[in-house]
Amino acid sequence: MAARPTMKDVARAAGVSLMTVSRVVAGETGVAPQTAARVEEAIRALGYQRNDIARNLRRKAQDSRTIGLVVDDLANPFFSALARSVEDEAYRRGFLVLVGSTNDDPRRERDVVSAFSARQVDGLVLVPTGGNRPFFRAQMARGVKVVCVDRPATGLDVDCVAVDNRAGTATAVRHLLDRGHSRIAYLGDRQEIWTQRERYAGYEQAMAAAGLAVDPALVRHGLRGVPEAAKAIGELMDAPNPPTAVFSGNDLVTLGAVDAGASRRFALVGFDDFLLADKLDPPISVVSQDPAALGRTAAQLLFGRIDGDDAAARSVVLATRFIDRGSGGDAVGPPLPGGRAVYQAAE
Amino acid sequence: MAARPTMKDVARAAGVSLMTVSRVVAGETGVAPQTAARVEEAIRALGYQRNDIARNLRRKAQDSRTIGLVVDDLANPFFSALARSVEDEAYRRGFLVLVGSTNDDPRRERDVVSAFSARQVDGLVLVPTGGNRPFFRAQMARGVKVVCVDRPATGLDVDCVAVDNRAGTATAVRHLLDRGHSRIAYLGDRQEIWTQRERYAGYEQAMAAAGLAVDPALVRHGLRGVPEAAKAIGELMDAPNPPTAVFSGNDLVTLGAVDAGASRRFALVGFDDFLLADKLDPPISVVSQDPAALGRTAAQLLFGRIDGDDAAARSVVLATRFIDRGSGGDAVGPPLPGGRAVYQAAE
DNA sequence: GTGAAAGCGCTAACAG
DNA sequence: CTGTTAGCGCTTTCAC
Repeated sequence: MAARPTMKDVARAAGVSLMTVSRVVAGETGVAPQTAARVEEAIRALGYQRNDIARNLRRKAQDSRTIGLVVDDLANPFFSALARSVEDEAYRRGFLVLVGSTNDDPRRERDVVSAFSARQVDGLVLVPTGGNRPFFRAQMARGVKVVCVDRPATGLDVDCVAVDNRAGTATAVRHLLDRGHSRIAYLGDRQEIWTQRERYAGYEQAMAAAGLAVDPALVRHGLRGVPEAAKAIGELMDAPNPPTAVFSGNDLVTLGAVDAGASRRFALVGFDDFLLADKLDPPISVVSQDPAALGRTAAQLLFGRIDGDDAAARSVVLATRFIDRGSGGDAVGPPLPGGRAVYQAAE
Repeated sequence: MAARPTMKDVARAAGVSLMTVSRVVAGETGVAPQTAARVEEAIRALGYQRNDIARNLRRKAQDSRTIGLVVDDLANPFFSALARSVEDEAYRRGFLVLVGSTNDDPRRERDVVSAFSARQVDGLVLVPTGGNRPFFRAQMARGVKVVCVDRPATGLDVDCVAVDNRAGTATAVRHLLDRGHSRIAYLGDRQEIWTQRERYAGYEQAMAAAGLAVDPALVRHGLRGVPEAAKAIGELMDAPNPPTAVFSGNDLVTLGAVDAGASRRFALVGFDDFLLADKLDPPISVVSQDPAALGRTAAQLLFGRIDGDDAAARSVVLATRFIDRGSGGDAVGPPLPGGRAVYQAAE
């Protein structure tokens, strides 16, 4: 309840001028040890703590030493791992991190970024929704540095850190093709999300390279969350001519497929690794990426920009890794060695 | 690169006084529509955005509309789910959230909270490490509201939201006892963490109630992370007189046990539910708590305090739920119905 | 070494 | 309806 004491209060208590207190608090040299001691004493007695907000208002280098981190959903393990590594990089440099989730809603994204910007953030690590391009351009014109991560903001001239979603997906689909599958379903999240478009493109590309047409009946976009994905898989599998294999476009969709797979059998490969994927029966093969590395790299780029790096926008592509755990199944033939009950094609 | 335009710039551009711009920006009534329009136009032309930091410095209600959220590890799904719900509550009220992870290190906790406080946060949602009590008392004296979540800060007179760890654990251990186990191991994280002490107390209590002595050889504390936990389990099981059942004190330890369980058989019940626990073989029984509810409740309490609620400190205890999925095994007897390979006692 | 004055960008409290 | 003055808590600049 007590009002926070100010430098003025400390100055009065120590019997010196406000300016002397400022110097002591800022750790400047040129204050007599005795005076400094008196000031320190008053600071302790009053419980004074510097107001960094007022400080930054007046300082020449008008930086707030705060960055904003805007992700789709902080509760999603992928984004929280990314967030943690951004936070670590910021902590190392004495920066603070404001966080916000967008839920992939451009309106909320705008709200959040507006508020961050009004708080004078020095920069933004952004997992962009589809919209708000002109708005971001305006922010950048005002001096806010922006780095995109996970997805680029097309049409915005900023640094971006992401993985090669297309190639990663093509590899995974090729893995299914190599095991004899030809009716391969694609299930993904909303196509408005760049990663989802890229992954679908990778799927199309791998199918085309194998001389196979994509059957539109086997493609489902717009799956938000596990239950929706599970339901979609169920419908696909219950339809007349079901797929023998499924490629899932993100971790949540994969989990939905695992859910649906308990009562049905099909080969499954998904984008994004997840905890316990190796402990399932069968263990799930995935295209894995490293969210912590994405966050770390994005933060490093951002701090470089804040420190004055004004080279042309960079695009960093991190590697994906295909992890074959066996759930790719075989379209025809006996169960996998080891006798495990694989999500295996029925025909 | 361009300096951010200020109200002064807008005033000049619109040919009005600074005060008129202030009124328009604040959305106050009592400005002639024509004048307002001229100002709006200037704002648009210059890309002006209000500096909320300068604003808060002068406003009567000296609130920054920012709270700090301090957790053990933002990358941990438990804390990230909690964080998301805190953020949602803040967003609804137009508050911003600064985040920081402590890694359970009091020094980092202090660093982070200091920096938050210097930024004039109105309040703190805190998953406290063991230390820094006097420091927090000083913060509160300065008017920073504090609410603890997941763990209380003993000796600090603040609101706290947590679950009944002791009772939840006792229930789980009783479940193992009921199924005939008597050599039940306890594996947990560092005892400096309140939840871990409580859970161990629940274990002791349930054992004592069953008239069983705790065998110190079956107790391991201080397990940080999955690999350490897996290693500890391995050692326990390879020792002369191994346990037939394991209680694990948090999600990471449970995952370590699952890892170790692939090559060994023992009953297992853990604190904290986790994704895919129901999809493992056997499905893992757990004491579950709701991190989102913890975060939401803590945030609501905090905003109540910020809004002036000065009632005595409240302690909210949320329910845990024991979810029996079968991994409790039977100390003696046939595999569980359904023929699943249960982590079952060997003897 | 120390202090007085000015001002960062904004709003409160008054005038007109 | 609009403008002037003062000042939030601090740092800059320039005196002494």
